[in-house]
Formats: sequence, structure tokens, C-alpha cells
Amino acid sequence: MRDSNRPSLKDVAALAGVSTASISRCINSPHKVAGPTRQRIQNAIETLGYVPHFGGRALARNRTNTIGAIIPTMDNAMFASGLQAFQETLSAAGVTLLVGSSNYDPDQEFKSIRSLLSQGADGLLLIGAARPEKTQAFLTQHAIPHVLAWCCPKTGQSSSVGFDNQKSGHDITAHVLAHGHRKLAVICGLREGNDRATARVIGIKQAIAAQSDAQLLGLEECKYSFEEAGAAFAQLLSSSEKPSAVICGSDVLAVGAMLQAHKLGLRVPDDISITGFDDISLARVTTPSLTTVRVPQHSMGRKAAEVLLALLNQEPGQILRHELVTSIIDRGTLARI
Amino acid sequence: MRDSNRPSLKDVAALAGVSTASISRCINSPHKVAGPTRQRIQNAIETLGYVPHFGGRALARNRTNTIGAIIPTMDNAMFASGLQAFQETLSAAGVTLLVGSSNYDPDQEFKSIRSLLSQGADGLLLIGAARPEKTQAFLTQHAIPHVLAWCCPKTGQSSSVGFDNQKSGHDITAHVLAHGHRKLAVICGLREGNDRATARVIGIKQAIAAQSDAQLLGLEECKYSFEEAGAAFAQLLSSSEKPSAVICGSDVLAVGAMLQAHKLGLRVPDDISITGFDDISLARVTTPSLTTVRVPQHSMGRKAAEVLLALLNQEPGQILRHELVTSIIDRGTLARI
DNA sequence: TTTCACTATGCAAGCGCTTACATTCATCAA
DNA sequence: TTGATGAATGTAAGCGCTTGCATAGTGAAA
Repeated sequence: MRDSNRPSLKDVAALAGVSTASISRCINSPHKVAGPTRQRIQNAIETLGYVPHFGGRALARNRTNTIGAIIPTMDNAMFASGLQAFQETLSAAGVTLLVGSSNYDPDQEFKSIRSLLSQGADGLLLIGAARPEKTQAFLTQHAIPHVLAWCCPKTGQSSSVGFDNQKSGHDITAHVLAHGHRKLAVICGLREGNDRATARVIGIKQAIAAQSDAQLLGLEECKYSFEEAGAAFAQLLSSSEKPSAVICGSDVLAVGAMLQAHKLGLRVPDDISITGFDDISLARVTTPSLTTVRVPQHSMGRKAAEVLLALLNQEPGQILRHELVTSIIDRGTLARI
Repeated sequence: MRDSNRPSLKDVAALAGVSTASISRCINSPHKVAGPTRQRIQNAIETLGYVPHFGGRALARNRTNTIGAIIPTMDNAMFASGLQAFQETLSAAGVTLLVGSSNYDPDQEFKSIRSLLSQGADGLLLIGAARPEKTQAFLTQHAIPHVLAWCCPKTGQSSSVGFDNQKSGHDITAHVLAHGHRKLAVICGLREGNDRATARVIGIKQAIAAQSDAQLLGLEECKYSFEEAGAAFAQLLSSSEKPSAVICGSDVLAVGAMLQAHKLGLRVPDDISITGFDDISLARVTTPSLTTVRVPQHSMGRKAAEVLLALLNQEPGQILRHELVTSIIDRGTLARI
């Protein structure tokens, strides 16, 4: 919209025979304008096809009604449905969502933060709690309203809406152990700078440690791609002592592992059990479908939006926290031994 | 960013001991500022953590450097990688992407268009060519720079970057016929208001008509979900005469069909062949992986961004068109008879 | 030395909107 | 009738930034 002859408030005012202030009031708080005047203004707006100028408005209000979300990746659907719910909730409140990605890189995340703010974002959604001091300081210094999702740190200066990654990791592992598995292996995402992946692995190790006759035969770290996960799986299965179950830190990793198992001629779950994490739509598509940890993405996204809106409108200084619970979805990739 | 003590140009100017104009120049065209001054300004910006105010900038420039994309859905990955490339290209040019969705509903699309424009979008990316007169008129009246993707209409007033859906539908069908199949069925998306789905089906029918001993046993229309596609597949297979191949208008539909086939105890491709369309990442994940039509999503997204940027920067009135070619990816779901 | 061309910087006028404050006018109680 | 009250509208001051124009300063050519 760079039309130079685009109508401005002045034009509408002239046509309606009132001052620009009345037009503004009519748009933003109609009850402050008398009925007939309002009608006249409406007509004028209609005939001119007037649309308020975004910049003018943002400048005068010092607010854009835009918020930014920075997610690690859009490559896979890991964050898709949470983001969807987030955006729906914002949308209902008349707020627009701006999305950036960090590619799991703290520097990139920092850049994205700056970029979204320079695009006028009033607040931010960030994934996870781990970030460099520099980024943290920036958020604090500028008093940027933000909420963390996919995690729920007990400490720190940030609002958050998420779940206990460590506990969830513990739970799925306990579930696998309860199925009789004793020789386990793990495939997880790159843990550096990723507190969710880190916490999940801690939980997994805890559960294994708690079961005296269980052992962790191997742990592979890799990117969230089918290919890398497949390679990691092959690596785990190449050692002399083979696991009976592979616990994966994400559905993407689990599906990569399944594909590789298929290539190696292993049947899932008869020859080897595999579990996922996240319960993205992918988990229902494979054959057999994936036993995984259900993360309440939808409610997490919605709640995060609510918290952020509250931060923006009411309690700028507050720190709000919401912890949600995960559950285990038993499908077809975990065998009982 | 509603921090009332957020630094402004003035603050930076005071600290650096220059005028606000120099700061602005230093940011927007550094070569216009002498080396030492530039250094001093950089430092001041750094220490204050200055970020230009979006509204002020947009107002003065009458341009937001934001463009909007409205895609039918974010539920599945149908548009994901194209959008990704689109956004990367824009990003490299310093332009931010704003995403809206239409849910395949023309009214919703119109609303999204208005919403994105009121958010300051300088231009738009739209999917497909079919839209109501009202929407068309709005785009024209306001002279909104826009480009259509996923299609390549020969007529009309819009720039476009896409491929020939009809021809691609024809090609995959000819390919299936060349494998010896004669009894075909089709599952496609809802065609109303969806010119891509419509054109693909026309192409499919054309190819079938051109092969005298081939027959189209059935055609089911449904939403792009695994469930609906599964139901459609079941429906097609419930008739007395069963197809040997089901051509699907999208990979999502094809995967839904495969899942259903599995439930019905049919082996793919031994008992029935299934083909997809789009070649989204899903297509590689299934067992067997999906034979489908590869749509050059990445180059389409990139090219669309380039065209839009050109429209914005250079040739506002121009109509630019780019047609890309699709190819057939033979994987494991099409048997030779 | 003077003049010219050019570069580096400052000055100040907006961009379109919102909003505190001022003004007008009708209504109503005393 | 009068003054108080409050609703409806207007006035005008910014919001933070960009940019055309003016000015100062520099070095080279005449």
C-alpha cells in the first residue's frame, strides 16, 4: 500500500465535514461520537475506501498490535500446531503474529529478536529458557514483554507456558522399562543451547538409573532430520550389544530411526521398539504408528498468547507461569518383552 | 516495545554529538557519513541499544518493508517449503514476511488481505488465480503490488510464478497409464474456488480420455486431511469394479489413502497403486515412499519473492510471469501391470 | 589569492495519526 | 432566568523518522 493518492484522515474529514479528531474517535471508540455524525463518517470512509495508515497509527500510539514469535525451525512440524493455536488466539484479540526462526542458533535468535522488534513487535514468544547472557540482558534492558514456551523454568525473570521436559523424559522411559525393556539407547537433538533436549535426556537417564538392572547402551546426538536420525540409529545398532528399545527425543528422530530400521531389515516393534516425543501429526502416519509423548501444543499455544496479551495490556512487570502436563500415547512401536 | 524510555534518534544524536539527520543517514546510507563520525554514531547506537522505531520510519518513508502472504492452510506442509524459500529471499532483501491464511475460503482470504494491508504490507503473495470479483476489484482499485503463486494464468492482470497444474495432472496420469493401468480413480481436494485442484483434475481426465481403453471409475472430492482422504479411498474401493490405481491431487490425500489401504488389508502397490502430487517431505516418509509429482516449490518461492521485490522497487505497473516445470518422482507406490 | 566543486553535516518541514485540553451547546435544577 | 453539568466536537501538539535544502569546510584549479 504505497499508493500516493491514498486517502488520509484529512480527506475523510473534509468529505464528512468534521475534524480529523472525530474520525479518529469514530474508528477507535465509536461511542464517543454522536449517532448521525458517526453515520456520516462511516459513509465517507466507505466511499473513499479509507484504510488507516499503519505507520501513522503506530507512531501516535507507540504500539503496533503486532507480536513476534521466534521458533527454532519451521522445517518440521514440531512447533506447528502450538504456533497455530498461538496465532488464532492473538488474532481473536486483533493482534498480528510475526514469525521468525533461529535455526537452533543463539546468534541467529538474537538477530531475529532485533529484527522482529525493529518490525515493531510489541512483545515476543520465545522457545525454551536457555539463551546467552547478551540476549537475556537485551530483553531485560529494554523491558521487552515476552513469554517462554515449551519449557517452564522455576527461576528466571521470564513468564513461561510449558511443561516439565525432564519429567516427561523420565515418564516415557519408565513406561518403556515397564514394558520389560532393559537394554536402552537414546537418540536426542543437539543439546548445546537447547534446554528442552537437555532436560529430556536428564529425565531419561534418571529413570534408567532408578531401575537397577537397566542399562543405557548408547546415546547419539544429531540434528532433527530423518537422515541424521537414521545415521544415529544405525550407529547405535552397530555395536556388539544391541538395545531392545530406542528412546528418541522427538518424533522426527523417531521416524528417521524407523525408516532406518526398515532399511536394515528390522521390524518395529518386533525386532526393536522405538518411542518418540511431541506427538506431531507425523506420528500417526507411519506404519506402525508411533508410541510417543503427547505435548499439549494447542493449549500451550493458546495459553502463551493469553499470557502475552495480559503482559501487554495489564501487568507489564508481572511474571506469569503456567505448567501443563504431558501424557504418553501408546500406539504401535513399543513392544512388551 | 512500548518502553517509554526507549532511546530515540534524539538520544543517539545527543550522545554522539551530531544531528539526528546524520544518525538517520548513517543507518540508511552509511556512505554519506564520514568514517570517524560513523564510528562515533555506531558506538552511541551500541551503548544505548538503539532500535529504530518502526512507526516513525514507516510514516516518514511511507513504506514498511513488509510483505504479506496468504496461503490456504498451514495445517499440512503443502506450502511450507515454497513459503520458506519465499521468506528467505525476502529476508535477504531486508523485507519481513507476514503470513495469513484463508482456510480455502474466499471471504476469509479477503479479510486476510485487508488485515495484512492494515498491518502495513507493501505487497502480497497470493496462492492461485481464482478469486471473487470483489477481491479482484479491491486489488486493482488500490493498485496493490501482488504476485500469484502455484499457478500461471495466461490472462488476467496479475503477475504470477507457478506451473501448469493441468499439464502436470495430465503428465502423472499418462505416467500411470504407461505403467499399464486402465482402471483409474481420483481423489482430489474441494475444487470450488480452487483453480489448482480443478486444473489438475481436468488434466487427469484429459489423459484418460486420450487412452481409449482406460476408464475413470470414480472421483472423490474431499478436504486435505488424512481422515477425509481415507474415507474417500474407502468409498472408491467399495464399488463393484475396483480401480488398480488411485491418482491423488495432493500428497496429503495420497498418504491418507495409503493409511486406509493398510487398514483395509490392501498392499501398496501390489494390490493397488497410489500416486501423489506436490512431493512434500511426507512423501519420503511412508512405506513404501510415494510416487508423486515434484513441484519446484523452492524455486517457485524464491522467484515469487524476486518478482514481488521487482514490482515494489522498479516496475510497479508491470505484469511479470514465470512458468516452472514439474517432474515425476518415481518411488514405490506405482506398480507396473 | 580567489573561485569552484564537492563533501560532510545541520536545519526544519513534514509523514498520518492520537489525544489532552479547550470550546460550544443543550439540558436541567434551583 | 441562571448557572452548573456534561456530551459532542474542534484545536493543536506531538509521536520518531526521513530528506530537501542550506551551510560550512576542504582541496584543487585558475
